[in-house]
Amino acid sequence: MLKMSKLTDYGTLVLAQLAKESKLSSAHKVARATHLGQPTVSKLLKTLAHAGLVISERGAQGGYTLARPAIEISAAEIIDALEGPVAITECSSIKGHCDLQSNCQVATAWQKINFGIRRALSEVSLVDLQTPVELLATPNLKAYLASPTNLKGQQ
Amino acid sequence: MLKMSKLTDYGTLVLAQLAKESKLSSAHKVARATHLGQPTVSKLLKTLAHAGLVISERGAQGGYTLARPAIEISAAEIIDALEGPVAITECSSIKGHCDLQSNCQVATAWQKINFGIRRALSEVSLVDLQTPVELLATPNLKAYLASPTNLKGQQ
DNA sequence: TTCATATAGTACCATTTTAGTTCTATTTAA
DNA sequence: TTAAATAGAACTAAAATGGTACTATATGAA
Ligand code: SF4
Ligand code: SF4
Repeated sequence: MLKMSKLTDYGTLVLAQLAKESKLSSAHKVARATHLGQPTVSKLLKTLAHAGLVISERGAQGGYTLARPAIEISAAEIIDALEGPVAITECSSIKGHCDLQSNCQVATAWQKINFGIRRALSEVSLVDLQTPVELLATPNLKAYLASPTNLKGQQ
Repeated sequence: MLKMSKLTDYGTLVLAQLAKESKLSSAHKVARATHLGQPTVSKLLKTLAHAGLVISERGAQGGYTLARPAIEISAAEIIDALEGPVAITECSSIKGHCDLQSNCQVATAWQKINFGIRRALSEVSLVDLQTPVELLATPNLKAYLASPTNLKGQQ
């Protein structure tokens, strides 16, 4: 599986929709365009606003807009905002703790693989997400495995 | 998060342990070496046997051994066996279905990203995963700070 | 002023997923 | 015959997830 949560996925949809608008767009409007539920879109936009990826304007005629140009928002940042830092294993996150680590043969390798994936995702922008052309060269995870550096908590 | 399940993670530990043994190893023995619970290890080995990654021998003096050399077992296969094919979004999996897909701007991009990750994981072998514990050094903060992929504001 | 529109923040809940255990049946070496 | 071991299924508690609901607050316009 290695799946991201549905809400994170939907968050990218919401952001991609905002990227298509030049001015403020309400949650209701975004919901209609994306075919998502309005309460769900609201919840996502609140979280994204809190993370600083979108800017909100309250009151009548209020709404949301991207805080930065779409080219400057990465997939990794979106995931960070909506479900926390990429961490394929517990010990790949700086907050994570695993009792087995002192005895674990595979921890370092997974941490490096995690870094490779994280880095690849940081090089994908919101523009790339909504423009499905050639993108994302295959991450060379072997190169990361060869590195002597322990990259736990690289976020 | 983008995390794999704990059981999949543990599965790599179990396989790494088997790779260190030349002959049959019982679930109990693997559990002792990995510090995992014996019933959990048994469950994992049953699944791995079903997937064809390990071979089992029943009866007294029975146990498990890798079905192939460790170099020929990939991380992607291990994930496939224990939690199904890598699928970061619902629509990235052949079996998956998402009602939004006909209207979704980001589906194609995520599918390609999924393919890139999957492919990268298929190039990592069980041998690559087996990193000596001694390499678990203090986090190298200098390397982190010097990294061109320095990511802002994460915990 | 008053009101409709809109976000902010929190709490809640049903469902699903996950991690782990338990139990019975079967196989095999000694 | 028996102890050691896997096979397979069912079960359960806990956690995560997806979605909803509710109150409070802000703002533009009639
Ligand atoms: S230490 Fe080993 S078992 Fe624990 S989270 Fe890391 S990789 Fe998984
Ligand atoms: S179609 Fe869009 S919303 Fe549905 S799973 Fe794929 S990326 Fe996610």
